[in-house]
Amino acid sequence: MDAFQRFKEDIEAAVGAALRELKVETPVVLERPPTGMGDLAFPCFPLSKKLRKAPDAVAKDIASRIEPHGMIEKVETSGGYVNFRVVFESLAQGAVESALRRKDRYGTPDEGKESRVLVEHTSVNPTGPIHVGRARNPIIGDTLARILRLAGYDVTTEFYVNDVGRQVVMMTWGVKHIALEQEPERPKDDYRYVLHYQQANKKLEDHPELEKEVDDMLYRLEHGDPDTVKLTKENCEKVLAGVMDSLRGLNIDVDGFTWESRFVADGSVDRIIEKLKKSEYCHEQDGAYYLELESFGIAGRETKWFFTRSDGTSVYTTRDLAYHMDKFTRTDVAINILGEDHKLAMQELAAALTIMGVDKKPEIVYYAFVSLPEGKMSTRKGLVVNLDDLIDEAVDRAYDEVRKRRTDLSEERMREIARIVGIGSLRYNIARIQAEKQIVFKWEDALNFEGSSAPFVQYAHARACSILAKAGDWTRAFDSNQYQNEQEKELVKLIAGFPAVVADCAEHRKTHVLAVYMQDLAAQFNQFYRYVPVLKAEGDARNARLALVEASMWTLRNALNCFGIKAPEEM
RNA sequence: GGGCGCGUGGCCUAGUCAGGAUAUGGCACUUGCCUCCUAAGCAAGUGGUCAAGGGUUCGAAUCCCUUCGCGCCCGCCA
Repeated sequence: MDAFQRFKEDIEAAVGAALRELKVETPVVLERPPTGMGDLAFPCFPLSKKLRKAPDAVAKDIASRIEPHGMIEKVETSGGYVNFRVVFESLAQGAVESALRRKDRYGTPDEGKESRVLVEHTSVNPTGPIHVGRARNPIIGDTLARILRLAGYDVTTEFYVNDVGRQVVMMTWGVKHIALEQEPERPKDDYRYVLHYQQANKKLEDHPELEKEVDDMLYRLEHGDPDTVKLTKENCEKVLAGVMDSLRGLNIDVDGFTWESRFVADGSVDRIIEKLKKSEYCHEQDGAYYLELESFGIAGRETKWFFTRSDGTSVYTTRDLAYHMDKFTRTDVAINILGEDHKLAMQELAAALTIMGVDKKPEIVYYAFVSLPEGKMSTRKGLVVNLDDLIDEAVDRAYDEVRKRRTDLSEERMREIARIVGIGSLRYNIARIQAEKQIVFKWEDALNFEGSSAPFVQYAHARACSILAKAGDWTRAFDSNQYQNEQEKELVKLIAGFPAVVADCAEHRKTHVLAVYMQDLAAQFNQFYRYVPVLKAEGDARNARLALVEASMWTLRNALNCFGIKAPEEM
């Protein structure tokens, strides 16, 4: 168990015992007091009423029953709070040693979690390149998966490929029947095929009589015509390869792909349809079947959820239902990263799972859309920023910054650092914001390299590496009594808090909380760097400070790694 | 019409789940700091009716109600 957790549990036990003596029952909720008032606090206001005593008197009463022991150095009261001070030397010894020993696993609990977690993210339609609006999904998904891994879960990531439905047929029809008159923006299949897709849409608008050809193709696809299935899948694969290529540019990959068509082909969709038809919620209208979901909390003009069309074929969410039932045979926890436009569909899916007798439900992380200052991103209106363009721009801007600062590096090294900094900057600027908040994409925010940004953290890491590189030989055994000034102590406390932050983010499926922590840690390291000499210190103090620098380095690096951001040793 | 989410200094943002001590950081702006481990840094300053109103409470950015603004959704599309 990490040192800070021991401190917390010591307090919880002591306060719990005191409360039993006072014959009151209340959960022991601790909070962080303002600086200078201890390390954890127990507010007594809720107890004030129960005991009919002033909060401060309650606090004094509780404090009088607790003797410093274990990780508790001091118990004080102030204005209705019982404030606890940690035994700093124990905390420091425990946390810094742990970071030096666990290295890139610092932040992981000693005992791993048993549960398997499947994070489904991205899952964009394979009909064209990925744009910035949609890129929020892989960034949140990949970051969350990395946090969960560090928190000790057995994590798999997956991309669900929508290779069924009208859009992919439209694209395939376009590839087959339309010759491109313009060059794609980039020599990549996702850019090439999206032109076929767009032109197919246009052609059908102008020539509605061709609609039947597309309908026929859709029919053949849904009824498993081998040639159509093969052709469609090949096209999707090509576009998908282009999309994944873009994502790898952001240091994002997935462990596997699941193709939607699989659930049509293997009969699982049909079995689900047959079972749903027998449900008491099922009704039929013009040959199409739906569930009446009003009793499942679905509100609005329409509470019917159609799970078949009148020709008997399935709709998207029906196939998604099959996918989720398949998921739950492979995982304990399913987490989906989805745009907020999927909320209703997921409510319907959850209701359908209940009706199917499945007691598990996917957990959904919803994110709001990224828009441009000019308005909503729209491929039709040409109002999009493609992810590839954003990456290129970020790396170019970062390259200019590197050049400005470093004249001693090789061209190759500068390019390498620019890539690390530029991409880190992008990822951080998405992951640092609560998923449910809308983002208006602005170049100056996305390419901000100072203040609250990835380069700020990367810079702190590079500084730590620089010190360690110049340190020569030093012994990893250190004495935590050497940490005497405030900058060192604050830094130690932040490092000690890292495992708890990782656990909290993992538990609540949040990425932005870790972003805030990482920023604080880097800021504190920079203060330490400014005020506390390391290499010029002597003897035990030098040794202890080097240990602290290395612990900082691992913590910064592990936090950056959670965001898929590389930690350069120089920049 | 109904459902869901968001609203915190000029701009971005933490805190909201679990009410509690002086509302967190950043950008921008003003001003200092490189004979000292990388100034992508550090320090100081200006700037707030926590959308508005009401309620609950000893205490509300946080909980409840109403209103306003923005986003998303309410298809036999995906």
